[in-house]
Amino acid sequence: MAYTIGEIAKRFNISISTIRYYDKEGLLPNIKRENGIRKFSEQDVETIFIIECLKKTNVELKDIKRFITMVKQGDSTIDARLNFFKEQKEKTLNKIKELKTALKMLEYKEWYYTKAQELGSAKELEKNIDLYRPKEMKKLFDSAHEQQ
Amino acid sequence: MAYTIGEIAKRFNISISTIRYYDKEGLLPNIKRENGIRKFSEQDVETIFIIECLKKTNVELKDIKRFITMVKQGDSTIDARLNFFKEQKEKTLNKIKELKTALKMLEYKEWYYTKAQELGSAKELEKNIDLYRPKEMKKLFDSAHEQQ
DNA sequence: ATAAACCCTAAACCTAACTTTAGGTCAATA
DNA sequence: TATTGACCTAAAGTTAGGTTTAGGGTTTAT
Repeated sequence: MAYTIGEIAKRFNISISTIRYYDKEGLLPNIKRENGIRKFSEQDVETIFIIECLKKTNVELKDIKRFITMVKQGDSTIDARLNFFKEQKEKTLNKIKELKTALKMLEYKEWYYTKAQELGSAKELEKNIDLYRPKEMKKLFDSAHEQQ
Repeated sequence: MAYTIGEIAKRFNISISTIRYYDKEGLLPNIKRENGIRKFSEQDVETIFIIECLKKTNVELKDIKRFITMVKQGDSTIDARLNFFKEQKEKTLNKIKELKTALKMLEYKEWYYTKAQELGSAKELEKNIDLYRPKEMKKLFDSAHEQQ
């Protein structure tokens, strides 16, 4: 089972040129060639899967490369790889927390503009905000502003 | 109560040049000046707070600017602003889901390298992965791979 | 009165992560 | 046989979101 670059691009919904760029940057070592044409193995597919996962958690390509390089180096880097993932997990948990805080503001704004729409005026709403705003919306507003 | 650019920079933990850049890009309209020096009002602080929130949810500056411009245009844009926040809320919920999926992979890798560390070898672990891997880790691995 | 600590602008520079361009190979189809 | 469609490379171009540089103006402490 060997895949072409076009098949991989479709499967992961990334462009062919992006895959070639990753290859050039050293994120995809070991890729076999037949007459100069890349043939991706199941192992390569798993590597790309991990790259995509890490990209979603905002890891920079140079850090992804650092990890890929460690894999090639073998067992001497197991500790460092474990730390890499522990760190990445912490960062991701923090990012989720951050997004949940931002979400509070978005939900508040949704309430705000729904009410403004009802009244036909944002100024009118602003003028008597305490009159129109239920307690739980005041709380939402305040908690969105709490964290710095 | 008017703040200087330096005070704002400290409060939001962003650089002075970034604030000037936002101003230049039109994200901070209405800022008063005294002898050419910017004086930030409470309203300006709230605008910067919203910009920071939106940045955390990965909104591009040009879209933040679109919103800021709508605020200036007044009540005729209330519907559009409501839609903007509804959309942003959906995107943020999706991003949280995406991060939670990525987290499964990170947690799996943490288990994986902890075990590899124990055995002193990743190859050894790989060779008999089913022997070493508890059911719930197999599940975690599979569910991380499910979504595309 | 001079140096430190603020503030200002315009314009050049930088980095990450791609994308586009220009030119070429090879295999299959009309 | 010629054209279509996949693949290839090297190198230049692009975009977002800043940062740095160079030059200059106040105010305040020593």
